[in-house]
Amino acid sequence: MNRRDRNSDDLELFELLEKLGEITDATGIPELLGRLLDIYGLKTVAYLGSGVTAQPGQSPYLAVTYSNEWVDHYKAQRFVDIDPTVQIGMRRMLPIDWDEFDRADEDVRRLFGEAKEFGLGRRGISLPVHGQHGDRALVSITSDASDRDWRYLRLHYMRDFQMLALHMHQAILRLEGKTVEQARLSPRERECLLWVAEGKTAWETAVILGLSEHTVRCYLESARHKLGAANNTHAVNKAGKASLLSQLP
Amino acid sequence: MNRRDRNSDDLELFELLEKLGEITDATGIPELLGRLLDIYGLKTVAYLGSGVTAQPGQSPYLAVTYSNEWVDHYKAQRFVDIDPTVQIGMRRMLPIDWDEFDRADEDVRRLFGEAKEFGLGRRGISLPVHGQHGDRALVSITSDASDRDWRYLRLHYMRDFQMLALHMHQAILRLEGKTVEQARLSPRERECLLWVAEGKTAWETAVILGLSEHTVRCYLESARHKLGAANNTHAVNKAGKASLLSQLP
DNA sequence: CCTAAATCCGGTGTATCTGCCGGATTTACG
DNA sequence: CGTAAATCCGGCAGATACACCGGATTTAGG
Repeated sequence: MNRRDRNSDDLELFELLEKLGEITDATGIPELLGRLLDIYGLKTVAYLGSGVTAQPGQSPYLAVTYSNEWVDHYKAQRFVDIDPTVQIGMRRMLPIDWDEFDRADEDVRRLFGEAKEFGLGRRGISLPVHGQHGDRALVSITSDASDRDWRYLRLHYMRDFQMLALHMHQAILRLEGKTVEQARLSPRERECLLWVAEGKTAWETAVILGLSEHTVRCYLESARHKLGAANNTHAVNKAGKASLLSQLP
Repeated sequence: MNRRDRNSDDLELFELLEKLGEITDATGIPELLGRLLDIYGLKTVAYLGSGVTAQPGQSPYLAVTYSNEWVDHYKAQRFVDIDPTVQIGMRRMLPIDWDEFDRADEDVRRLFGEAKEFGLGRRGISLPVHGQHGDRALVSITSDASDRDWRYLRLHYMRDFQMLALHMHQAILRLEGKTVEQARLSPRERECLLWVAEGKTAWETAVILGLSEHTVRCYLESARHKLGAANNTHAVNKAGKASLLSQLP
């Protein structure tokens, strides 16, 4: 990829973002990913989403430009258990360069070695994305660019990738119909649930808030009803994912 | 701000990011924010963090270039309850332009009117940030640029702001010593906790996983111990914030 | 003015959780 | 070859949650 100046063909990024915002069908995703490869001169790009679908015990969402062979091989070898992009990338906030991984590790070397044979680039970056409701994703790109070009890409286009990752995740969420109908809790309900979430009993919460234990139970009950939760634990989980437990109104 | 090309003075962004990564003292933040204003020709910048400190029932973290008068006035008027940047911005994933807010709303008009008197720019964007542990932040910038310049800024520098917001949040987290010692749950423990979080009882979870109810209770107990949780609800909350409930290992 | 919602309080019976006692095999690691 | 951790199972007593019953005042909005 050649160096470009900011005003000329940023248009391609904007075009991608726009398409991501308008996409209505999952079948359009591969095309978009391919377009992304072209624009930035990448070898592969992969989206791995977790918690983007409605059901709880669900396999992760995958959208990649990898060959099917690599995906199958990856699954068969249970690479996810040792893949540092997943193990480390999913647990941090900022992007990570694959060079930072421990190449001394036998398994890791094998993984990246085989990955190369299956068509992944030598260099790679993974960008974590965090959604509002506990959903998260990892967008990984690879490239076979020269050291010089790679450094340039990393430096000047990281923000593009960051933005693309964010919008990609948003698009997937929209496609998966992950729309959370925000139940509105009253301040007291929220407050009670907040302390219960901290492990307090109804009695302890009552002491903390200066209420009767019974009143606390009532608030918890109505909070459960509003959230459609089976019990306090469920309610805390739902409210937490909907970020209703932040002290901000 | 003048148009710049990508290779010349992106250096200023990189310098900012580097400083953010190295900052060790909260007193250095105002200077960094000031530098940010200079670089992008902005009027104000504000960081509002939620869940960045250890305690649960805590007031939000604030780092702004606003005048103290505006902050005091804002608090006194309880603007946070009607401020759409907070009410809406904190509940979404993608950045939002202040132009998108409902100017027909009496309260909103009053808020932005007074904001202007206190030195905020006419235009504004708020960028939500989501951390790994339920922590979140809102980085808001304002400007008095001309329509043309504002459009240009929004289009071409949104990604810079996005990145800055992310790194700013990361820096604050580091400063606040919000380091979560990741308890490691075994797959079974995680699985049991996952279904309990969905509102299932121990018995139901046992049926789902094909275990005895007692075994499920044992896993939950050890999960509670590992997480230092007082009960299942607390454990679900802690594990959720530490994103240990994603099905990925 | 009326209605809805939020704020409060009490009791009861049953279901569930929690902690703590005991046991077992398999696997991985040094 | 031990050791630790993960995977499983059973029982019991007391604490807690949960659902359902009843009541109240205050406040905001149509």
